[in-house]
Amino acid sequence: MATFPSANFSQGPPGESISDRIVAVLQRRILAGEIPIGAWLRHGALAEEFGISRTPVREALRILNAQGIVTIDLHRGARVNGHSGKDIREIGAVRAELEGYAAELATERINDAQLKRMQEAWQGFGELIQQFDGTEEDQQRQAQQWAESNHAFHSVIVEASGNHQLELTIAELRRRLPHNLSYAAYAGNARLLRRNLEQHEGIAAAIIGHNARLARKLMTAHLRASNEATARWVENRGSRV
Amino acid sequence: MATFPSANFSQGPPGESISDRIVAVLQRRILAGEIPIGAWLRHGALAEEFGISRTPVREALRILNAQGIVTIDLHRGARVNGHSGKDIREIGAVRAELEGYAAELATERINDAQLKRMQEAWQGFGELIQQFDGTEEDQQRQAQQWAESNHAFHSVIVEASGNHQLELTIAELRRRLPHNLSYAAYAGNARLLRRNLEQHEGIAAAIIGHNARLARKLMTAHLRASNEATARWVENRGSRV
DNA sequence: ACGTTCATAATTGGATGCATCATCGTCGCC
DNA sequence: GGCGACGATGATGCATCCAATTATGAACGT
Repeated sequence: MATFPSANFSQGPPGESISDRIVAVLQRRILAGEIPIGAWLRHGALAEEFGISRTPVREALRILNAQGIVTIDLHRGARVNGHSGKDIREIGAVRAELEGYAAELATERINDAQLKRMQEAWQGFGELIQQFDGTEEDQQRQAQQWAESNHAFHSVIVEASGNHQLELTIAELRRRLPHNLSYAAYAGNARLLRRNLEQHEGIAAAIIGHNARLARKLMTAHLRASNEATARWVENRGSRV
Repeated sequence: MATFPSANFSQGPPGESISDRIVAVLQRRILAGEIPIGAWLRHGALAEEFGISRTPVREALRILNAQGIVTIDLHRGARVNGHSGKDIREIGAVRAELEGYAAELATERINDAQLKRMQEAWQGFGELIQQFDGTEEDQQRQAQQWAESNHAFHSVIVEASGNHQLELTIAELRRRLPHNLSYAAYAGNARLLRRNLEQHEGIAAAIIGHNARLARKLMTAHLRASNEATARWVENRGSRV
């Protein structure tokens, strides 16, 4: 592990402060699972790693705290939040409602470019699933690709809703849960993946067919099912904190 | 305007940092409209007012920025965000969906104490509206009371949904819009207020009657209408920024 | 052996200092 | 008179410093 500055963090794109960049880096690491749940985030260590002082690190941790990603105990420090099955179900329920609503809006408002991206996303996913086997590493890599494809599919629909505040709110919800949770739950489970693909197909068909009500219904059901699988996986694996 | 420390901010309830308290104070002031849209929030001035250093003020402003309440321009400072009619419609649409969902859940889960609070809220509102007239100041005061009563009604339903993450998300949305907007739109408009009361009655009746689907539908419609009135008011009064 | 006490180290919270950037008025020049 | 360079001024962003709090661990007594 590098203790010297891992990159030049004291200069970057203009209009962006150092703490903004620290926030982005830590968000990514936590969401990716590089920093495990319950880990302490020390001012000193992070400052040293990035070659900066503790001040912007402190600000970054405050922001992550406001976003619900870490918890700050006064005079003790910041640690990465874990999530119980209950938390995951609650966040997922909210997300299911909002993305369902987004699908409804998107059905009316989606444009050709977005339609194309949507279809590419779930078709890429379909090709991926065809060749679903191989070694453990293959499965890990495929799960990663699945996560990206999945994200692309959902993102384009949310974007196509045309409601920017809705987009922000959903992004906020996504940020509360580490991604590796959901795709870890799916990795190596061909049945779940196939069901997922079928649901995406149904949603895409509803949107293309201009059936807004159906699109909403399917999207909500899809996310509820997907989320329930994740919540169960967390509860069984006992990796909650 | 006091330039000396307005209160003893260097000590307070344990478990809470100074910046947390600054965040709370500024949130309240901005939501109440004490600090107008577009106003600059200066480190030095705030630090002096609260009798603290600039460091916790900076952290507070960064948190408000993350919450979408202020915008920080690098090397220029933080200013209070304004909202266009479009923003208000978008936020309101999201809120209408989520509170509709909350009403649906609440219908199944609300307990007796919460039911009582809910009824008190809209009944208090009803009494208020009976005597709706008087001088301009009276109307202002009544609008203020209406805002509180309104907030109590919605809060108890959201709380009764039993989904804490949903509660957090709705609180987040509420924080994005200054309250004075919505009740300024209603102040002095007896017709709007009466319609509001009727809608609350309908929602309460649906919840009491255990009709979850209806409760949801009415709540969503209620918030959409209410929000549209606010958006129109903002657009006509031209107090957007 | 085990719990308690006290001193020490580690870490955070907040204050202060300093370099950088944006703004604004003035001066000089065309 | 108008326009651009330039320096003063004020504010921010970050680094550094100090105080307050918590964790750690050894010494001690039971």
